Amino acid sequence: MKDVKRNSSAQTRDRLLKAAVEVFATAGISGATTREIARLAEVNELTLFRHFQSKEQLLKAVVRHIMALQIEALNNQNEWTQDLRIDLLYYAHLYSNNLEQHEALVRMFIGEAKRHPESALQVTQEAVLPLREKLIEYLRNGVNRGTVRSDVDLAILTDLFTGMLLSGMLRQHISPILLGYSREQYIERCVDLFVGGISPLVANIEASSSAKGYAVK
Amino acid sequence: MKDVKRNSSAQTRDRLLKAAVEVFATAGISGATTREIARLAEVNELTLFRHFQSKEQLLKAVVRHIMALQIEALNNQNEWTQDLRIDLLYYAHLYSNNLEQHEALVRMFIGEAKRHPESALQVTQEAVLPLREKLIEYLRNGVNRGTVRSDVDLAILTDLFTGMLLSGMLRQHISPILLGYSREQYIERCVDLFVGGISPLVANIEASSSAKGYAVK
DNA sequence: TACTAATGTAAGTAGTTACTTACATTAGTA
DNA sequence: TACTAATGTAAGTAACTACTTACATTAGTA
Repeated sequence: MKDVKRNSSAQTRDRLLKAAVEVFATAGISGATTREIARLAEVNELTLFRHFQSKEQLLKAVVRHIMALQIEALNNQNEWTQDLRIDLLYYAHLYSNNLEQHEALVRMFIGEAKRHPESALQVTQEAVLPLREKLIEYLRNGVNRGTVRSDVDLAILTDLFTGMLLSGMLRQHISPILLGYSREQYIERCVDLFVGGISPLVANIEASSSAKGYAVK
Repeated sequence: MKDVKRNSSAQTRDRLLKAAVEVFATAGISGATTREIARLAEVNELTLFRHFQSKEQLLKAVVRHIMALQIEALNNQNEWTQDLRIDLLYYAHLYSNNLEQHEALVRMFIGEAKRHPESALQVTQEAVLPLREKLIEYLRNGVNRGTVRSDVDLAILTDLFTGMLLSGMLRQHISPILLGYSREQYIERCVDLFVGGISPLVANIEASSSAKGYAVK
């Protein structure tokens, strides 16, 4: 059959995609060149155009590719302990690590979201919203169980939470000395603030003041 | 004297800077062309190179230029009412409006911060850190007056707060329908969460439960 | 052995880019 | 009037860009 040849074709396609991710991430969309991508993939530039008809289509394929990886990573996900602080801390680390791992790409998409709205929409719908839905669901569960306030919009809350983590990552190019704290401290304080802000107030006092010794003035 | 001529020179320089801001913001750094900038400034491309020796130097001048404007806007700033919620809501609106006004530039700098570290550092030191210091100072004052918890790092808190606002702006290219809330709701919930998380707990109960009717389970 | 799918080589096209050189024009100034 | 600073015009350079055409090579397959 032609399986072996098809397989080799798929391999070069994969190498091209991997290289494209790298180049797009480090050079930006308009800065990335097909020459450089082909060079990095160790294939002829012509082969690039035979696999993807144009740079634009290559970009689309790249987005699909990393989204597929992302979704895969999403699916072997965590079980919750139902302890709000522990669960959110775990989620925060998972989320932050994910962001840092794809920092260059995240930066690129933020920078070019307005210039490439289709790609941005693709990323949003395939990566941002599904992950968001998971956290919303968890919080909704918390509302039912009485560990989360019932008077707040869970979508906003989720976005506030992940927003703190995202901007934390974006700020990391600034030296910790200039910032005055470490990455770990930031994440912990983020969870603290969030838990403190969404817990029903009575439970809040009990949990926080006993467990973490908050000063009650 | 030559003042008139110098003045005209300064005017074209200014037109070039304004045009450059526009083009850099909409096309990105590598996407921006000297041709387009000159065209938009309605001067000859050669004039651009006579004022700024290269595209790189033009970019530096652009950064300095917008930072100067930013700092100016910073200086005619607000008086605080010393009511935490009111003050922070005011600050949040001010900050968000500022971000939205310069959305394209903010996106560009986030996207290219790693590729142009000097420019990024310049932006950080001249725009981000000074504004941050103002809020830290306010919160420190709150700690002394007993309206803000004393056991939390104010630098982290400030960055968490502005981080929520920044990411809120970045998410605005997603339609409000997809998100499920409005810009205004987001800002208000942001302040709510923050105030709830940083207030001393007793004061928190009094203020929030009476003023906003939070359900206490 | 004859065929075929995937890749490579080489050369080139047409457009764009940052930046330059040589010379002309305009408008204030001494 | 003679001078000068700022800008303009025109033409061009050298490098790079996405993308193409025509032909050759390799390695599995029937």
